[in-house]
Amino acid sequence: MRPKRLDSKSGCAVEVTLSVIGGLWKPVILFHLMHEKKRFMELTRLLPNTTQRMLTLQLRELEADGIVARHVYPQVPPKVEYELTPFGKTLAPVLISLRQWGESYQAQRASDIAPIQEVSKPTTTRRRRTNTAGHVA
Amino acid sequence: MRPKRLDSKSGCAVEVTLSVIGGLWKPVILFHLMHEKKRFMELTRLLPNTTQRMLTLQLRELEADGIVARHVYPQVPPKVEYELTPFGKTLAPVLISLRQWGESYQAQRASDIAPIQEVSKPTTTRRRRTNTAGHVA
DNA sequence: CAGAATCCCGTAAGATACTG
DNA sequence: CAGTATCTTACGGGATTCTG
Repeated sequence: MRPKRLDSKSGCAVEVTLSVIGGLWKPVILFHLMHEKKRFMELTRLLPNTTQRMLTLQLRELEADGIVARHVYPQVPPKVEYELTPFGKTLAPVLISLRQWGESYQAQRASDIAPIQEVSKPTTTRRRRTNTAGHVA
Repeated sequence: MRPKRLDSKSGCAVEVTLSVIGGLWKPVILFHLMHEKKRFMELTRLLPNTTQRMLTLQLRELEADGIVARHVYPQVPPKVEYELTPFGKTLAPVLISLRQWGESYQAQRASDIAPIQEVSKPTTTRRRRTNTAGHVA
């Protein structure tokens, strides 16, 4: 998805937003943090298909983007909590918008008897986003 | 980006939308097609930093997702036009939402004197999304 | 003009092990 | 518990060439 790294050229600020929320696990992370703060281990459980590494990386990016705040409690055992910043919370309507369209897309997909599948068939086998291997959550 | 391939698990339809519009060039393509239909060569000119290959691939995916329609005029030289389907046009508010937040993000970024940069410094050198190499449009 | 076919490469991301 | 460190692999994407 990923969306890869984008910059703000092409005169379209859409890409900027996508570069922030478009990470592979970020939508899900944000989705969970939207409701309440979570600590690291909770997130790993909420995203069983990712690795700690990925989770850390994505959280660090979100932190660097000013979306989430990271609170370290100097305890033993350590405790770290992540929560949305006020600015991060301004993403809510965007996420909701995305979510709604996603649902309408699913409805649309469910209703048609897959007539669109065979349009202008390519030579390479068309992989729909029905993933088999579970590298995705 | 990319966004990569996502499926609809994790109970979050946001990913579905991102899997549709999250392609590396899709936002820009959609942005241009939002206004009017374009033919292939026009799009290559509008996206100077991509290749025909990428453009074709992205367009094919959008087509398979029912977002764009592909009209082939059996002429010589050939002529192919792409336009949004009615369903594709329902993406407009989503794109606008994304665009607006992207702008507010840029404003936010511009206003702070980069104090967020050094939070919880990692060992690996933090690469911000300030791309140097121009594989991005 | 609108692609398809090939070749090639960098990096995102998975798996695993280790640590304060 | 909350991460790093390291290795490895897959595949997204670039460049180039060929064709109806």
